[in-house]
Amino acid sequence: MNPEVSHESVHDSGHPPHPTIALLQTSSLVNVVHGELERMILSGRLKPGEKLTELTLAANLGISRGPLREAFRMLEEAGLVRITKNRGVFVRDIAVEEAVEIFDLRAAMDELVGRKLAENIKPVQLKEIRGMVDAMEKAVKDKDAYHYHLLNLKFHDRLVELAGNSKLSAIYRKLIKELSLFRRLNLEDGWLMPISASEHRQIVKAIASGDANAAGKAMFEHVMDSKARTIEHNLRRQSLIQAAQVPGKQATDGESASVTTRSRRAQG
Amino acid sequence: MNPEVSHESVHDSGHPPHPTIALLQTSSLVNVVHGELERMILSGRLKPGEKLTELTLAANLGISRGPLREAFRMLEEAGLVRITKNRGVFVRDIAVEEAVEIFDLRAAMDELVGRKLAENIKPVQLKEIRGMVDAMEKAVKDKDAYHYHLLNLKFHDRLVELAGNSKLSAIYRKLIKELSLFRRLNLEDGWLMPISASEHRQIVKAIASGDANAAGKAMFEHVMDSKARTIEHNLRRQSLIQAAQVPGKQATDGESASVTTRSRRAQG
DNA sequence: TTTTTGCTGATTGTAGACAATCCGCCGGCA
DNA sequence: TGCCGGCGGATTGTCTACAATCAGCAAAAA
Repeated sequence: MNPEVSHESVHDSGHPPHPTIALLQTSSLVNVVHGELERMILSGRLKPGEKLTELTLAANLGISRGPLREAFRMLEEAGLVRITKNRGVFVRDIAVEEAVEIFDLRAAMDELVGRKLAENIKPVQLKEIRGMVDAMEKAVKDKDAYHYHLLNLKFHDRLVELAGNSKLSAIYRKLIKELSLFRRLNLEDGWLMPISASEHRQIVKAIASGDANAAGKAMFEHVMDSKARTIEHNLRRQSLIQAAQVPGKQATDGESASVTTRSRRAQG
Repeated sequence: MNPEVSHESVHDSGHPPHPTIALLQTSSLVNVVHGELERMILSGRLKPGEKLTELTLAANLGISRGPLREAFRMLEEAGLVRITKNRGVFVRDIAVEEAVEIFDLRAAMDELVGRKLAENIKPVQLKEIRGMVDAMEKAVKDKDAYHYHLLNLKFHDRLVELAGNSKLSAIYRKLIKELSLFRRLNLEDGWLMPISASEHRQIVKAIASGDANAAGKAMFEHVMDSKARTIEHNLRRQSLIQAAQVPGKQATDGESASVTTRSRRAQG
């Protein structure tokens, strides 16, 4: 009769069960589907603006519409899809203005991160992020832009995590996910070759020095620079597209069936 | 055939229809229920830790479990409830540590807000927020702590809004909502009499002066002070509770039926 | 008395069915 | 030719039914 304390501490006595069992205990179809859809969206397999038809998706995933709809609601709240009543679910498309807003926010958050790290970081952690910067510089030498991109994501994510504010981490990750919907960003046609590599070195240096102001400023400006580069890159690409509008491209998109078949393969 | 542009600009030609009709067009049961539950949670009618039984709630709201579950998923993603598989949905309870994290985040965001406002605010807007500060000082004179509390919420919300970053506004509001679950905060047993009133005047002054650094700092420290006051207040209340643990209180809580009957009235 | 084991009612997870709405097409008409 | 109104297929919104799981109790065993 006291619902506030009657849970917890019932099942978690001693060893956690088999990992598979634990998975079944914690995740329902909704969770699995939510994760799967998120992956498909972030990987670009589901493109911004694309419609997600319930019946089709449910059939491909081998589930009924109920759990799928619940997953949709979660994705909507996370800003990854847009739901319009009686019309359906669409992968969200981020406009330039919104991308700018997100960058500004990120800058402020990262400034906070820089400050906190300068004050609190431990030697082991410092060594860890130095290693990441090394790896990034190696990727630059190898001209492996995609690998650099991944390392860059991980670097910033780790920095935020090390700041020790889990709420901050959660929101930061959400912003990154949304930002990846800024459609021209994660298309396969080549990543920005990193002009920003040296800035990372400088960030780490500022953090290591313990100067909160310097570290905060380094982080802030790094993100703002990144914003400028991204927006500019985007504008250039967009004008290219508008100029060269080839009508009879490949026949892979436009029909939702393509998504259909691909997602089927992804499941099996 | 081109799902990316085939929507929008179809129905929104000219006058928006009757407000009631517009409501029916945009909001489904899920939206309504989501809003209603959010209101119930934020108002404290549903208390942190309380269990939300699907069948009961659905019956009270006069709907089936499907839309209710979808609303639950949205609330979960928003951080207002916690869903445990096979066990149910509970109003989330915010621990002190998490509240601290949220305050820290808020401080950083508000600093950004202060900066932006100092740089961009218009005379009309300045006048508006001055009016809000006046109203708050009046509430202080009247010793109307609750009214002051509402004004304070509105003041900060408006400041964030005026900063002109909608993403920032959205996240800020989400944080405020979550923070209100910090349970000892919004109990009826009396609000903190505002020690912070003068700080608002100072914030506005800094913004008006156009000094971004000063405005940012004023905002930041105001939030941090608020955090200190809130945490301290919480600790004091908690120790009081622990000391005086009266067992045979009123009989209004513990049984979800109370929630039940009230929500029925709320709907009709 | 204490612990364990099997049952029972209650609640959640998932699926399928029906109703409501929308989009596109076609024929009528100016 | 171009616009308007109604029909049909497709899709979403909601509800109901069934299966799976859990919490609590009671009886049996130690």
